[in-house]
Amino acid sequence: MRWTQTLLTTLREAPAEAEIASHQLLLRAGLARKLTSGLYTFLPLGLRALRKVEKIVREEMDRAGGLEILMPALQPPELWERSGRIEAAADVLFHVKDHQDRRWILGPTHEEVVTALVAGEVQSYRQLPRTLYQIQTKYRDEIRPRFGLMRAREFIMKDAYSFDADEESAKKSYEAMTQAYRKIFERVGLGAMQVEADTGVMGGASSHEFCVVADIGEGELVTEEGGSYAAAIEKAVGRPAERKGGEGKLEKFPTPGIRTIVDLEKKHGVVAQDQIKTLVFTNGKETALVLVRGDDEAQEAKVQKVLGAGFRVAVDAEIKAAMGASPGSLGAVGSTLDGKKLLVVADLALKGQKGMATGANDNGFHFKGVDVEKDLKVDQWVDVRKVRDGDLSGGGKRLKVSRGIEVGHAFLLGTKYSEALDAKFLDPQGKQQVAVMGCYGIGVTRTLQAVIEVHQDKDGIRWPASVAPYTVMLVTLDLADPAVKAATEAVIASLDKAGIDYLWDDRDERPGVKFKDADLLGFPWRVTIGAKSVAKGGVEVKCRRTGTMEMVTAADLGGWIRNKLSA
RNA sequence: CGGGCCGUAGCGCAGUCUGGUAGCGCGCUUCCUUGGGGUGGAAGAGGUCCCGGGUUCAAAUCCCGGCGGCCCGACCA
Repeated sequence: MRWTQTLLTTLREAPAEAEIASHQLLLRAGLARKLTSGLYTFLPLGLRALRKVEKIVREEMDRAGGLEILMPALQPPELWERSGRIEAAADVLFHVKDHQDRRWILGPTHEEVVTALVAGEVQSYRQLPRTLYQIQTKYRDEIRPRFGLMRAREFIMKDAYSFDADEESAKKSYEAMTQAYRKIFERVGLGAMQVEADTGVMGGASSHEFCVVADIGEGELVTEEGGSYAAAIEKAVGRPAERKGGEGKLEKFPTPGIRTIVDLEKKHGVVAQDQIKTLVFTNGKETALVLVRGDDEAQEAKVQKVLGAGFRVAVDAEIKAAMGASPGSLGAVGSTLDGKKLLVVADLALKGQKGMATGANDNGFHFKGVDVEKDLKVDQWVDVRKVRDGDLSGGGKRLKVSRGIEVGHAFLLGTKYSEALDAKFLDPQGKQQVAVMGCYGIGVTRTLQAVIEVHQDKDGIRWPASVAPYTVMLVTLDLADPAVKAATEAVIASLDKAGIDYLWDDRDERPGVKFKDADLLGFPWRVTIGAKSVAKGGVEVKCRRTGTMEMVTAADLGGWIRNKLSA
């Protein structure tokens, strides 16, 4: 392809809206353009890269036994009512109305549709297992679209769904898919980590996220130094550093004006880890207290798992009404909770602790010398704390908290959807059974941007060859020179013969402009043809990744690059 | 939804405080120049100053109300 015949405009400066490197490069390198927040048009160059990612995804899905299908993006709400998710997923659903005022849903994911499909198609255990997948545009009414393609209202997802006759078999399908995922991310040049994850609104038995470690990542993940444990922060379990607290007698003491953990530490010398943080959660009807150590944070996903999905942090007015005191003076000392209908959940790190301090449910007063097990009214002991950097793992190793981009997610779903949508079959005994499901997503467009985020430097993108829009940037200088023209023709013939794709920068621009743009676009190899190189009897090949340069004869170029690609 | 910043040419921005001619750089068009890391010059094209209302002789600028964008948090591929 000739530059002068495609639609490609590079930007010297990044649009102000783009904050992170990959988003800026996406726009600067002419890969995509924004229509409006969270909606992007792929330009020819960006689409080529996207197609290459899709091709790799397809190849690995097929290799793992996946069957490609294509489902409608438009879905009837009745299906979502049957699965119960019309409520649970309400905030991400886009609704549209047709000419008769009937409502439709723009699919954010396809568990309902695919399960309904399988319910109709699969009648016998002989037809199982099956894994169906598609690569398709999804719609989610994101609270906050962000970072270009990272979190968009409309994005391309590869979603796969496995259907098995039993748990055992479902685990095998799950393993096959996660293995394919590892292969896919490796092939596109991403060192994605597989981490244990929370199942969230999807439901189900177990789940793994695939994360690319990056500072701009929106999620947090926990890894064990020198060990194999890896989990998403919502799910991760760790042990905080041992507390050196002493004992003491339960005693109420005045703490006028103290509202925070930090205040109590500063003004009364009670260090944060000797305090009990009392958080109030509500679902509008019921209220619950969540207790964590003063230096810990509650992990909301864990809290919701214990209390139920509808629970959220209560606002001040709700707290006052339920507790009779304001935030900063709350506590769960049994005697102060009389007559209050509250479920009290305490974090495991508090178990057995003595000599702690907590609010007295009386503004301006706290208790000290609290023996957690004796003095507090605790209904449930569970892990609800958020892991912190430096915590210890079960095996006693140090835990590290990093940021990550979630590029893929796998769920072992069980029978939640197959039961709701009647995906049943007859087993060898002629008995009716419910299919066991798994679902697996890869954010294809997000993956593309993650590749850019990971593979870039100050000059631009450094595409891995597997997904680069073109393998070669052919830069012709001295366009009018007949020898250069002949060499260019020879190079093109050689590349064509070797089946290597290239973009020919045939613009009448100065060398500096072309070199800068070649670096910005970042294809794996830049081939420069000018009077100088021709005089030396060849063309100059520069590797974008390493910066090394070599002279290669025009006729040999295709074979030379083919060689490098397979090396 | 809460908190912060911002809407002026395709992009990056100044001008707004202190009301009066709409500007700069990049990009774009034409010509000359230059020719291995964003050459230099000349002449041009391009604007509902986010929208609506108000104040005023006069509004990009002041006031009121909307809308939109970006960032931080809860949610997710």
